[in-house]
Amino acid sequence: MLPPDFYQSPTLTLARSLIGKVLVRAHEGRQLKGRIVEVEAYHQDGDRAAHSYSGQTRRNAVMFGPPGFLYVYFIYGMHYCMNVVTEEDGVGAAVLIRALEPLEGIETMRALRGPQIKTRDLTNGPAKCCQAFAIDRKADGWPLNGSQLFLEDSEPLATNPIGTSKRIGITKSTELPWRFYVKDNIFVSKHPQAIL
DNA sequence: GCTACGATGACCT
DNA sequence: GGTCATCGTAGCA
Repeated sequence: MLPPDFYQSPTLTLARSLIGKVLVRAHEGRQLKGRIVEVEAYHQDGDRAAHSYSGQTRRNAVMFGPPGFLYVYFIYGMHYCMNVVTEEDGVGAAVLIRALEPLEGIETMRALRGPQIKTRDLTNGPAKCCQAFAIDRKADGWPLNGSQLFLEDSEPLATNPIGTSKRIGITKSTELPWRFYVKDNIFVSKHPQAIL
């Protein structure tokens, strides 16, 4: 199966539309907020880097469920990463949240990440986002419009257009231009060659 | 049952 | 630039 069309796939459209949205986490009586500034798309069709590429398992089951839910997985023996499920029931696809711009609850994020962590290092990476937002295995399957986690409507990006590049940290299907980020935003995790 | 490895991050030079 | 901590998962026997 070939990868889906770049401009018509719901997953790729949603990946781009998530850029600039504000993620809100209610944690122990406080609100944590961060603007999404970097994401990557993963899809069962033609994307050998996707966890869903080889079919449904217990770990990736949420990816194959309905859209609008959180898929959280454990990686490298110590980190969690969070994704937004993007396609209809039965299709395994999701968007990885790779970086956030901290907006509110920064001291709580620092308490979760480490007291000496600089603000710009709190959430500039997928596992950092999970740690700063207190997201772990328990959040696998959470709705994205629930009481503990939701997306807030936000102003469209005034300046800073969206950049596109290859994805980071994978060894398969590396050619797919499925990473999206806010150009010139200091909270973006890394800066590979821009494509568009 | 066994084993290789990964959608990472922290720390070092 | 490089090293490595650490373990769940998937694939295979």
